Amino acid sequence: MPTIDEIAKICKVSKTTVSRVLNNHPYVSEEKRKKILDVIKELDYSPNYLAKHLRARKTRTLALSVPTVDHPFFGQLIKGISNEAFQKGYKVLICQTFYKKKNELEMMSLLKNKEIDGVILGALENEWPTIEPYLAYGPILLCNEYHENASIPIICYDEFEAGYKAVKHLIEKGHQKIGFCFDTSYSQAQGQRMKGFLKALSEANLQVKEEWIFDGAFTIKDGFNIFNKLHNLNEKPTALFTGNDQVAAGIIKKAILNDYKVPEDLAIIGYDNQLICQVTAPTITTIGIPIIELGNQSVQKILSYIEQGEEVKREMIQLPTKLIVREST
Amino acid sequence: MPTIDEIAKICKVSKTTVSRVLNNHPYVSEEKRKKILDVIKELDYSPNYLAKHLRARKTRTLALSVPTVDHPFFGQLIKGISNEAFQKGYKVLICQTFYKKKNELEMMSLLKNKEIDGVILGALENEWPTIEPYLAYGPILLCNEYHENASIPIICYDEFEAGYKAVKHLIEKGHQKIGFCFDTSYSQAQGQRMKGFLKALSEANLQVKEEWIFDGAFTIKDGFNIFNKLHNLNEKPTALFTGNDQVAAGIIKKAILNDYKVPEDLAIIGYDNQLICQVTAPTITTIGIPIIELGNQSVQKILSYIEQGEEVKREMIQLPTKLIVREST
DNA sequence: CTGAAAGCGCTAACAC
DNA sequence: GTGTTAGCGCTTTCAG
Repeated sequence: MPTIDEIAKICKVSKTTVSRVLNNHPYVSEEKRKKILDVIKELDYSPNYLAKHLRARKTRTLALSVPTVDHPFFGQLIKGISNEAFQKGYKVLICQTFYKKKNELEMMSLLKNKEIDGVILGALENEWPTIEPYLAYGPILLCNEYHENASIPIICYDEFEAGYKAVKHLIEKGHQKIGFCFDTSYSQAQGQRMKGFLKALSEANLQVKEEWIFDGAFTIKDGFNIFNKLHNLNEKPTALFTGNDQVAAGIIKKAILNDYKVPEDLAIIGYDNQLICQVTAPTITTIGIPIIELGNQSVQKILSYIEQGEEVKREMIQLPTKLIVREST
Repeated sequence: MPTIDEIAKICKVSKTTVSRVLNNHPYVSEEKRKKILDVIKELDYSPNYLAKHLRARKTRTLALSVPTVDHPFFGQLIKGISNEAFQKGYKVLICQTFYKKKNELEMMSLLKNKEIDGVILGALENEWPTIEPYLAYGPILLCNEYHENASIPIICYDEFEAGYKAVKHLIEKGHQKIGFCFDTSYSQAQGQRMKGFLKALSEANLQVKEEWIFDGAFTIKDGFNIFNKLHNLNEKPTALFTGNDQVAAGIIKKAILNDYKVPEDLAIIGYDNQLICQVTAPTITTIGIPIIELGNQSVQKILSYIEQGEEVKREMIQLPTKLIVREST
C-alpha cells in the first residue's frame, strides 16, 4: 500500500497538497488536483486509518455492549444500531458481556485506549459508580436499560407501564395466580418491569408467591427449565409473565407436551414481539418494543455528544410499547 | 488521559524505559519498574491504541461479514468467532452485507486502510475475481461458504452431502414430489447443497418441477410467503427441503393453519438445528451444523496466517453435519 | 496556491 | 540498564 509521501513524490508536489485534495480543501490548482487524483486511482491508494485518526484523536467507531449476540432481541438491536451508525460514517464494535462485570469493564477500557469514541450500553453489568469514571474518556449512553442514578442519557421504554399492562391483561382474563420471569442480570429495567407487575397485582388485591418468580430466563431452553420447575410446584401459577418471547415459546411447548391447556391451564405472555410468537401453537401474546427506533435514537444521541464534545447529562427518552394479544392468553 | 511522556517525566526516566515496563521487557531495574508501575496506576494511564498500532502496523482486529446479524445462524457464528478471537487478543468488527455487493466491498476496503488485519467472509456477495485483489492487503478466509475458484482457506461443511442425506431421508419416507428453498444469495455453498438434492432425486428417478424451487428463504416470514406460493400451486410438492429452520417453522405454521397434516400432506426439513426446531408443533427435522467449531477453526486459521505473515493458499476444511429426525418428516 | 516542519503517542535501533 | 533519536502516515499551522 503506497503512502501519501509516495503519491506526493510521483506527482512532484508536497504531501500537504496531496492531503488537501484528499480532504477536499480548496486552493489547489485544478491541474495538480487532477494529476493527484489520477495517481491515487492508479496506485489504488487509500489513507491509513491508524495514522489519520491518531492525528485527529478520534476513531469514528462506537462500542455496543450486549449480553450475547445470538438472541433475537439483541440481534435486532445490533442491526438497528449498526445501520444507523454506518449511515453516519461510524463503525460499531460489538462487545458481549455474557453477564460478566469483567467483560463490561474490558469494553469500557477501549474508551481509555482511544480505541472508540463512545459506548452504548445495551446491558449494564457493573454498578453505576464503577462505570461513571469512564465518562472522563468519552460519552456513554444507556440503551434498553435503566438506572436511577446514572448521569447519562437513557434511551428506553416504560418498563413499568409494560409490566403493568401485561399483568393487568392477565388479570382481566381471570387469572389470580401470576408468576414472573427475569433473566440472569437483575437489571433495574427489569426491576421497573417487576414493579409494574406488582402494582397490577396489588390493585387487584393479589399476591405473588416467591416460588412463582423464576430467574435465568433468556432462551428457549431456559423456558423448558422454567416449565419443569413450575410443573413440580405444589401450588402452581395459572399465568406467567415471561419477559421474553423465547422463554415463552419454550414454556408453551413443554406445557402442551404435559397436557396443559394453554391458555386455560396456563396463560403465557412474552416480551419483544419476535416472529417466533407467530409460529408456536398457540401463538404468543406479547409486548411489542420499538427496537429499531431504540437503536436509531441511541446513535443519534451519542453522536451528537461526540460531535459537539459536550459533557453528557442525564436525560431520559422513553419510547412507547404495545400489548399484542394472541392465543396464549 | 496522560501519555507515555508524562509518565516518563514524572518518573524522571525516558519514555523508552516506560515503554519497556509496559511491554514487559527485561533490563529495567526493579526500583524504576516499581516506581513506573505505581505512577501508571496512580494516573490510570493506558496506552493509546492508535499510536501503538500505527507503530506496529497492525490492529489486532478482524472483520467478519454476515448477511445480517439478526438471524440465529449468524448470531451463533458471530458469537463463536468473537469468543475465539477475543481469547487470542483480537477484536472483531461485524459487517452486515444485507446481500449487497457494495457493502461487502466497503468492508474489504477496511483491509486497504489498515483498519483490520484480516477478513472472515461469512457470506460472499461479489464474484471471486472482485475480491481477490484485496489479498494483497491481508488474509481473507471463507467460512460457511464455498467457492470453487477462491484461492483462500475455506472452512465449511459438506453441503453436497448434507443436501443429499436430507433429501434421501425424505425419499425414504415415501415422498416423490420434493421442493427446495434457498435464500436470496445464490451462493455456491447453496449450489452444492442443491446438487446433493438433485443427486438424491435422480438416484430415485425423481424429477423436480421448477415451481417447487423457492428463493428468498431466510426468515420465518419468508416461510409464510413460501407456503402461500406453494399452496396456490396446481401440483404441490409433498415435501420441502427448506435449507433453514426459521423458514421451516414459518411454513409449518401456515400449513397447519390451512389444515395440512405435517408430515403426512407436507413433510418439512430444516437446516441448522436451532432451538426453534424443538418448539414448533410438530417439531422440525433438520441438519445439525457445528457452528461453534466452524468459528473456532476459522479464527485459528486466519490468525495463523496473520501471525506468520504467509500468503494464504487454498485449503478446505470440511466439518461433519448430521441429520436430526423429529416430527416434521 | 504551495511546501517545510512540527507533532499525534508509541516502539525499537543504536549508542553509551 | 538507560536514554537519544528516528519514524510509523497523516494533518495542520505558518510562511512564502
